[in-house]
Amino acid sequence: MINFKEDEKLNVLNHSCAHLMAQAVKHLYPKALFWVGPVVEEGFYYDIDLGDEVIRDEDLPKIEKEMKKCAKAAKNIVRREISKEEALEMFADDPYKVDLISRMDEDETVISCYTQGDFTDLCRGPHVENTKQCRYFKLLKHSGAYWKGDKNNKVLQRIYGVCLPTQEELDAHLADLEDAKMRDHRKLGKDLQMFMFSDVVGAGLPMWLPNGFTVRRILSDYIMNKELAQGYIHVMTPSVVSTKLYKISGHLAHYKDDMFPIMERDHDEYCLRPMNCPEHMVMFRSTLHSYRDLPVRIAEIANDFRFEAGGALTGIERSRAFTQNDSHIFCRPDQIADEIKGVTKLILDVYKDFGFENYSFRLSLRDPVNTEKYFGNDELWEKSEAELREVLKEMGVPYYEALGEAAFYGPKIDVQVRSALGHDVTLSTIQLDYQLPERFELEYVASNGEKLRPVVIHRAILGSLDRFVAFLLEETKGNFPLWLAPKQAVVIPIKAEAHGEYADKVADLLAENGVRVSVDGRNEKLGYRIREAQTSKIPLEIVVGDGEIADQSVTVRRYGRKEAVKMTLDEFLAAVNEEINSRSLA
RNA sequence: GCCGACUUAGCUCAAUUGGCAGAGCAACUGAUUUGUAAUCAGUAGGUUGUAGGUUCGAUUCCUAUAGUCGGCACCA
Repeated sequence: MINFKEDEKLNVLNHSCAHLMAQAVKHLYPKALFWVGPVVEEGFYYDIDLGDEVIRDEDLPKIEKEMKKCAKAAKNIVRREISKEEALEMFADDPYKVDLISRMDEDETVISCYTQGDFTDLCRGPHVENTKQCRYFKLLKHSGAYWKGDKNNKVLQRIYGVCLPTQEELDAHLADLEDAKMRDHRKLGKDLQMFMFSDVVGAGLPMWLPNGFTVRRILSDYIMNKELAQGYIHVMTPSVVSTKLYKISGHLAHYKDDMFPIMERDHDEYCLRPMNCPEHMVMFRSTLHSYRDLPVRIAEIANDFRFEAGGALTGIERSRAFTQNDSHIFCRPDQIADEIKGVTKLILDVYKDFGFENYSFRLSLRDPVNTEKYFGNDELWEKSEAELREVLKEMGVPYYEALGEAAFYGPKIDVQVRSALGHDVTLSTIQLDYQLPERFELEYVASNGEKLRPVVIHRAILGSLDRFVAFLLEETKGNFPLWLAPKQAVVIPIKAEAHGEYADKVADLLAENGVRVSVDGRNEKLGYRIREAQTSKIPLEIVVGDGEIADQSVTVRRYGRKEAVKMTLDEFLAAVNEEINSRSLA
């Protein structure tokens, strides 16, 4: 997928196209006032104040038509440099421009603006020379967007578009966007019968169908085994808890509005847990811990519930009921670095197993200008931010830093991936927390008998199983590697009567080896049954007929391949077992 | 939650300006017994998301509501 922001030429072209759009909008809506029109990875957008008017779907073609006219007019795009005073005077009746100009640095004395025909806009540039260069564009979508990203501000009209140098490139890009929609986990999940939603069950509450549940089961077995090998212990805690717990943890004050409503009974308050950290704190506190026993790594495949805003729900990528692959590591301060390293290694190890390559580590830090919304003291924050940064540096893991992305109780290392639809989502996370140990008064006994406070590291490797399956669906296009496929093999007898018995034998043999297999002995032509197996993305299609019975063999066709391979039953079983046990990605 | 759009058979989609709701696939029945992506014929399938309203008449127009989609905001 093209990154319009990174590509220098496309960046200039799209920025110019944003101006072209603004010019067209000004022609159609003379009262329009313009905020900012930047280039983003997907193309360009412009935020516009249209007074009481709003953009509707049918308005985009009209604006496009006017843009074509403006482009055809072939006006030169002329740069002019003016002083701050001149700029303020020039845009005196435009409160948005005045806001922009007055916040510019005093020493930035040179302010530039660009003029094309009857339209002038404040802009740093650069731009293409002539409007006719912006001929091949498409307006993609529109929406409301809060001014300055603040929900208390007015909603501006935002229009998104893309511009490319030629019609061919534009067509190709639009086709790519269509292809991406085919990889949407919601479409694949429905087609492959992985999960479903129902409005009588509730928005954002997924129901896992047999195929989807099989994948989840295998994933949770997989990750728990990985964790066991790393010294984790697994527990289970209830999904409904007293609100006392979240009063102690401080979560209630922070996240009440994002939780399901509180339940009251017998003068007590309960809630559906939005996370399970506090329960693990209570569990740790229930026994006395020696410094020798640390770290204690408590892990849980835990169902959590968060009342996500309606507009945020996105299939199983963001739902209201989800399952975390969660753990809390209780350790001594001198163990922090090693523990974070261990988790980071586990993340890299797991990503390698799944063949993920497009991910990036993000060091999520506090917003330095808005520190009052975070718990704790500055010293502790700086210390823990430095600790996380140090580990990443020491391990040589490439990462970038993001201000304002920290949790309210501490900084994080997040692993970000991009979904088929371009959403930047967190898969794995590591969070350093000095707050919860304090709030729950956790202790361990030091070598001199003194009681000291441990540190907690929150971590999730697969993140939530739900989001992980969503990402897997999009990465694999629903074509799961053999070890993960909901149904791994289908045996197709050419004639049910003549070959059904042998087909059953092959299927039984596979099933005894733990392979998820069924027999398709329906009275349909072979081509029909092969087609259905292919569209269901079943990795192994095994055809048996007279020839196979004669030499006790199978003819196997892989999903997505044209050719079929004949081999003995023994060879086939050995190959299948090897492929599954090695979790091969082939 | 905010701005906009959408919701028709199990699925994917049709239905002139308001005038008898259709098709393909799937399902079911029968024939066909098949060597690698759709054998043929027939049958059944709907209070057009829900609740109101306008109208002689509403899938179509209006209001409310739910869900979904695209963004925005949010994301422990």
